[in-house]
Formats: sequence, C-alpha cells, structure tokens
Amino acid sequence: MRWQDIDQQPCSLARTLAIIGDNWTLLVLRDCFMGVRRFDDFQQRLGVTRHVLSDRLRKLTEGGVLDKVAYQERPLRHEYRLTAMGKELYPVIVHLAQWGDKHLAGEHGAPLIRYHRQCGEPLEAQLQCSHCGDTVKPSDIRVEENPYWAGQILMNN
Amino acid sequence: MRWQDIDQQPCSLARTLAIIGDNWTLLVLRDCFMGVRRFDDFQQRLGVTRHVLSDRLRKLTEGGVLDKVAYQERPLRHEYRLTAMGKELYPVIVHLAQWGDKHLAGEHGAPLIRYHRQCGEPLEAQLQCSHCGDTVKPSDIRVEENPYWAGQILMNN
DNA sequence: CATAGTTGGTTCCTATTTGGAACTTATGGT
DNA sequence: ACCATAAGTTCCAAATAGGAACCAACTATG
Repeated sequence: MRWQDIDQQPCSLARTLAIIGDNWTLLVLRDCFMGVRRFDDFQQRLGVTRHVLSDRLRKLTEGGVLDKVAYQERPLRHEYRLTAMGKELYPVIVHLAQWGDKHLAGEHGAPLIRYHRQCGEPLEAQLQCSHCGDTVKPSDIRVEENPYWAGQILMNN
Repeated sequence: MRWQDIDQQPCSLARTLAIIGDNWTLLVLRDCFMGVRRFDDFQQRLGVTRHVLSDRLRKLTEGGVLDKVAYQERPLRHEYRLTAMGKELYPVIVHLAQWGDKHLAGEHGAPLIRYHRQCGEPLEAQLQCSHCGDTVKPSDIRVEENPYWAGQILMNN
C-alpha cells in the first residue's frame, strides 16, 4: 500500500494522518498555533524547503485544516489561518509537546512552558471525559467495533 | 534542513516528532495500542513494506517507545511491546482518532467506538489540568519562553 | 527612471526514501 | 526430503525531498 492511499482506510486515525501525518505537517501546525500565518515565516522558522512547504500548506488547506485568505490586494497576498476544525487539533499538539517536555528535554529544560491561566500552575494535561467530567486513564477505555466493519479492525486474539 | 536532523531542535514537539512523526509510525503505534506485537501482524494490518516497517520499529525501539523482547528461543523470535513511556502517548492517539471520527467519518460512521467504562458513554475526550482538575480550553493556556532560548522560539509580533 | 526589496511561490537537478517482490536464516512439522 | 513460519534483508524502479536559482507582481528608494 502506498502512503498516498492511506485515506481510503476506514480507520479514523489513518484518515487523520492522511491530512496531518506527513513529515513536516505537524511542525507546520505547531507554528500555526504560535500565530505564524505567512509562507516566508513558516519557511524561515522550519527550515523546510519551499516546495515541500507549498505542498503541505496545500494539503492542509484541501483537508480543511487551514484557510488560505487574502490579506491584501495589489499585489495579491495570502496567508494561512487555522479553521475551527484545525483548532480542534490543539489537544494533539499539547500532548505531543508535553510528552517531549517530559522525556526528551535537554539540560536546559523545555523551551516553552505552558501555564493554565485559571490556576496559574504549569499545565499537565490529561484526558477528561466530557460526559461525566472524570479523568480518563487508558485502561478506562473500552473499544467496540462498528458492526459494519466487524472483524476487520480489531485484533482477533 | 533535513528531516533527520529535526531532533537537534530544542522544541519538544520537534524532538517528539523525530521519533514518532514519520509517515507510518503513528499507525504502528495505533496497532501497538490494539495489542499487535509481531512483525508479520504489523505488516499485514498496515500493508507497509517490510523494510520500512523494520526501520520504523527500530527507530521506535531506539527512541524508548517500544521494547524488543524475545518471546521464544530456538528459533529466536522477538516481539515489540510498548514501554511505560510509549503508553503515555495514548492521549495523542485518542485525540487524533477522535478528530477523524468527528470530521472524516464516512456514511457508516466511525469504525471503532471508544466507551468510558465508568460512565458507559461514548468517550469524548478533552483536556484537563491535572493540578486543579478543570477542563482546559486552548485559550486557557498561556505560553512562556524558557529564558535560555529567549527570542528564538516564540513569534515576536 | 532604474534598481533593489518583498512575498509567495515554481522549476531544476541530484540524492534519499519508498513500494514491491524475491531471497535468507533458523527451525519445526509431515 | 519438502513445506511452513517468523522476522527480517536485499534488489531495483519509481516517487519524494533537499538545495538553490528563478519568476511575477508589485512597492520603496535614490
């Protein structure tokens, strides 16, 4: 199977990765959440080549994660902004960064510290069930298969 | 900059992606969380070519996410298991899958449904501050720079 | 007016990585 | 002897990435 056909899978994670799972894409999103909007700013901050950046921004735009909007005419110039759908990826970014902070930081510590405004403490994010409000551990999650794909997704140990 | 040098960045997210940000790696992790442990099972479920899988499993093992353990001798056979560090990536997987469920599911709905055992409802995960227990919205997070890298990470609008 | 700068790309070429299939190694089963 | 299993490795063609230069449509400066 080719990576470019991965969006044909029923798996939601595979479909998500078809949009944001390419090598530089999550770093592009990191910068989006830091307020970067323009092509040259992305390029300088990431150090990625211009045609790869161009391709990733196009895929993110086609995937509905970014919106390409003109910020001036004459000459026509565009910038890239997170859509509402794109902003919903923030928890992914937070957990990835937090994992790196915890396990991969060097001697000088993490480069960015995120604080929870309400309580003022450095944020340690965890999963919460929006329905009952309880904290969710991995073992608290039970996975069931949609009958339509019965036997195709889960392991049959 | 080459992708293989991305682990030299101070950014925790970049360092995390150096380990798990490659094209097939997050799908390998998905399967790890579904209980897959053996090379041929990964290969058949993912459809990835064998040498790419071999490379990704090696990187995950070197990165401390997976542990390669012998499950039999004569002939010597190994399997790959999530380390404690690897299991901490579960929130990332949950949020990615949830985003796909919400935005990318086809007419038959999401292939897997995750339930919160405690309340029995389909899980809608959100961020929670482990310190105060409150739900965290993106706008509740304030980012500060580690003085050591002052001016190098954040945008100076 | 000529020249340089800005922004958001595209084009070119080479080097690396991927996809697909076959092959290997060590062993057990019939 | 022959086939099967598990976990890879090797080979080659095709696709993708890295690096640098180039381009288009303006604006600013001298």
